[in-house]
Amino acid sequence: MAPGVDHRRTDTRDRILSVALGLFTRQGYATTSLREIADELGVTKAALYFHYKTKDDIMAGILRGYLDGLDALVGDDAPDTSALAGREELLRRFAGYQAGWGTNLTRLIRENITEISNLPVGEELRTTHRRLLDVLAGPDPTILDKTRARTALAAIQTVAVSAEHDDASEDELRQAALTVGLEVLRGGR
Amino acid sequence: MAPGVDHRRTDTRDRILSVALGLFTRQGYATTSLREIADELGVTKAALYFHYKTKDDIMAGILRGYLDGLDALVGDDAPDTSALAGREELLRRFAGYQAGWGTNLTRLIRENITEISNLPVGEELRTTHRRLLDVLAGPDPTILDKTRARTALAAIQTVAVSAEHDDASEDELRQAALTVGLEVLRGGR
DNA sequence: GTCTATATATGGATAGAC
DNA sequence: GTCTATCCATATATAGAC
Repeated sequence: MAPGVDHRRTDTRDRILSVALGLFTRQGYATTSLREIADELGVTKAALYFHYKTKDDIMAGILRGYLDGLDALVGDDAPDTSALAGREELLRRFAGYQAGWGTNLTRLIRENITEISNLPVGEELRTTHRRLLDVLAGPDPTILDKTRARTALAAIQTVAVSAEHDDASEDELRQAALTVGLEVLRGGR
Repeated sequence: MAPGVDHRRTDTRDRILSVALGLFTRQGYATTSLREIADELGVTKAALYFHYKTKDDIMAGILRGYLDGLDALVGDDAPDTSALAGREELLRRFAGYQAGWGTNLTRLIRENITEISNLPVGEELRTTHRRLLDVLAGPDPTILDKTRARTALAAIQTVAVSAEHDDASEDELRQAALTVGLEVLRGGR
């Protein structure tokens, strides 16, 4: 990077997403007003509109990066999921990926899925999530296999809730969630 | 019941809850307006206010019955959950209870938990849910035990989502969900 | 019990100055 | 890039007639 550049300069554009993520998660997307976001950021509503065209665009901006990474997870570099070991590896990667994005994002999606579904990015999310589910269920899955895949993902996501209510460290919770997720995936075997 | 009473007379009061449950689930609580509820019911907004004091009261009305039953589930008649068999039985009862209320209610709670938390009934729900979690985790639970309890409940609730996306019958899905839930509860044992 | 009409607040979004 | 001021739509809720 060139000398003389102020590295501490954090784009307002990114700070908006960060503040919005917190508020959307705590209060809900529909309930959170742009005024609240602006206030917490120390600017006015009008300033937000310079960076994002609509409120929906802010939500889309939050989900964009997460979704692209998730797409990559089930993309070409994905492990061979025809065998159980490959599916276990995919679940491990998913757990790591979720950890990287933090619990807020998991809760944001889960607790605002109705509103997200109405956005263009919501359709993408649905598609990618379904693919993840399909590969985790393995080839020619029974209803039981599909339920196990769904539950394995749910196990990983328990962290987003337990992190707030339990006294254990987030790291321990993630470890436990992955263990249970893998147990589920293996099923009766 | 006394003769001459019109048994077909379904109280508007109850029909409001039924219509509201559908709309709140499909569109989200915050996004659904009282006008939409009134329209689908064939009355005006003002009529709703004769039966319920506020919009929040409608939501509370929906949750009331569900919550009382859930309370009973973990109340005095609950099985002895100090042994695994008792906890398995409790999970079976929970699964049956959820089935009785239908998938909409599960989704309503899950996807509007942020807004529900702000209501008085939300605090009750939290408390009861926590008790359910505690008894399912068994005595002196490890982090792993707690995670298994959480995941077992999540397994049961997968039906609310899969019923919309999978092609299997709801009955088959509930059967599978219970099987997986029990597997999770048993854990490594 | 349900209606019409309205009070009142707040939301998202835009125009135009600086 | 951020501000002040404002437009406009829609929301919850109430008053009072029928």
